[in-house]
Amino acid sequence: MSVTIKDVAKHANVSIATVSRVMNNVESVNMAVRSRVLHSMEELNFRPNRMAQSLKRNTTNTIGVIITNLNNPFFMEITSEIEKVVASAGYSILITAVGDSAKKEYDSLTMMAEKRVDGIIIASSGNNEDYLSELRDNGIPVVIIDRKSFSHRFDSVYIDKMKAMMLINQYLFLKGHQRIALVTGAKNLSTNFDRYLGYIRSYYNSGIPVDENLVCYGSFSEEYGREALKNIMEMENRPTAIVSGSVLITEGILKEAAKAGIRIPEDISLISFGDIQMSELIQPRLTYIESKQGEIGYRAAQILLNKMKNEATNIIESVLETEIVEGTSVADITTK
Amino acid sequence: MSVTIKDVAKHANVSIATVSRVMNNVESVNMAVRSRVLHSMEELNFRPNRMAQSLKRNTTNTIGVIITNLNNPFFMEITSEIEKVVASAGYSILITAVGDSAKKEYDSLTMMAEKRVDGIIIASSGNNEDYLSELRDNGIPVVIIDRKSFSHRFDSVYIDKMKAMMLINQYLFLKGHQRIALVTGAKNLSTNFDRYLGYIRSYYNSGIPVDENLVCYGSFSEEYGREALKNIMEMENRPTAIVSGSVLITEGILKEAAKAGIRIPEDISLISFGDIQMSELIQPRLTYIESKQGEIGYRAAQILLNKMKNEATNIIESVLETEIVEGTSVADITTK
DNA sequence: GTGAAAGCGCTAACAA
DNA sequence: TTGTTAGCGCTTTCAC
Repeated sequence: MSVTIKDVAKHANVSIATVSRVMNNVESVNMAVRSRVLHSMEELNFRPNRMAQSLKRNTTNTIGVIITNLNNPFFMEITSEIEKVVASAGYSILITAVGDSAKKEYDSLTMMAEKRVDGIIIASSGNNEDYLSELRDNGIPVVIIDRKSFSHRFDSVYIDKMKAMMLINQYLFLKGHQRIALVTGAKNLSTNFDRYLGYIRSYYNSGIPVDENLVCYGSFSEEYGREALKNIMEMENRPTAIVSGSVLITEGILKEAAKAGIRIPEDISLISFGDIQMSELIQPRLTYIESKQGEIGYRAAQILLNKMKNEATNIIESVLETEIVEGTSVADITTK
Repeated sequence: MSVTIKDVAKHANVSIATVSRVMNNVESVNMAVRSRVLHSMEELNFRPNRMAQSLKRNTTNTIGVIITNLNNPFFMEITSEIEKVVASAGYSILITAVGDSAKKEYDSLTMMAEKRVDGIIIASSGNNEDYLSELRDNGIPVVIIDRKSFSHRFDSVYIDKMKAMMLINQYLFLKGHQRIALVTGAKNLSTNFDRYLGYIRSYYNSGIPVDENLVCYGSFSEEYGREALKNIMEMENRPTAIVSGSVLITEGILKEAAKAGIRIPEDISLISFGDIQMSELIQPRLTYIESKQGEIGYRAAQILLNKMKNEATNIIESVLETEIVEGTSVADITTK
């Protein structure tokens, strides 16, 4: 089919070992021979077969990235950052988007294991931790992003959602809000459980009575944001503020509000995990807590590169600090 | 290292050929034997080595995707769509972002050729067409997206930028605009040359005098959009409308306008190739011509899958039709 | 129905 | 410095 070192060897009148040596810039190959071989490669248009090389070397120079959705600015930015970092280290990336299907995630992991990726960066459900741990034990470094793992300890980089949620609620309490709705993704995602914990805990700490019915689980999507806002506006004893667990949800809420003539923050306040796209052009200016996509991607890639290089055995949990960025989407309703 | 068919064979007391047969669901393997082998695989936690398989089969079940920038909604959506389509056909995707570096693009192509991807989808500079053509001749199907190729004929899917540009100018002429600035990306991108051609041609057709100084080349970025707007506002004999060649540029223009207090469309009109993010929340409502990311990705993936399956030899150029979607960012300045 | 064996394109001892 | 050779893990004839 395509040209191999054998062809090159014949053409240059050397052994395949020599060809291999020059293509790997190895040690002592006679200068004249080397240039003869290089010339033959050129002439024959030789392209090394990395599959064969990988088979021998047991390394593929590719890393796997598993996210839920490429069509989400948060993951897109993470991915973009990962790509930049690993590309400059000579790795390419194999990417899959698995939605919120644990099955797809599992299959993706299997595929990557079978294709023998050198490492995996994964943001996702948390439903395949045993499998992930098994893969790691089999020698594939794994970095988890965007959430911490409970059942096992993994290298990971994320924002402490519980802490962030507490910061948010404290902020809202200060502004006079007591009935606060939390609108977030699937209940079985650990990251949403963390938000829930932070929610409960901040109420507990402040002594304000909590109403767990105000915690709404759905999915990280615009549609759910729209739907949730509708539901909330129809509640009797309606909350005065909404905390959105994701940018997509926030965008849905804002769009629905615009459509339905609901004023933010006059009718209801809004604060979000992560800033929306084009926010500087949108009224009200969103109040949000930073989500740090860029840094998550960057660090995850760095950690993975290190693991793949050394056999560094200590586990790194990189927990990023975040702050609230004040806009105008939260009303101050203290009665003063 | 990891467990191989050899280990499984030993464990199940069969030959490696038999193991291979059961893992490939091949023909006639005695039921009892088959289940014994399956059991051994399970027990030993066997994971087929796809590198080895690929080496034999000369196919990798992975396709390469080369784009300029993952951090661009346009390409992100294309990629997302491609991923969905090919994933369901059993392929995984190897992705690289090459910015506007022809060199990086070349290296990316080389990497993909060496890793023996089964096909390539590429959106990019147009500076490596000879190389692309060579790869195709070597048996790697190639689909070009977002632009047509001049030097060679490739399978491709794109919007006819010249035609789109003509539609836009005609629309603007109707609204009374005669001095129209075109703000777009790098001059050496064929897609920008096409815009230029459409620009010129629409003027020619209508008999309105053209001023080529109003064609501004830069890069597909927010920064350039901001900069271009500043420059334009300082022109003597300022144009009455701006055509933006990319969503990122449009976003830059809008942000700069907001910052500098330039009103659109009162001070200057704006029309764009592609809609911005969150447009339904932004005033003025942008007037744009559809850019059809989703469909581009979808079709490109379909075409590639077909090429990889059959040896279908005819070349498909899929040129998508687009329309202008009217918002409120273009003023009617006819004097009636 | 099953096994032996050659070979995919490369690497890495080991010899020379 | 260079060549010979034995694999890496799999597929696939060809016998039996």
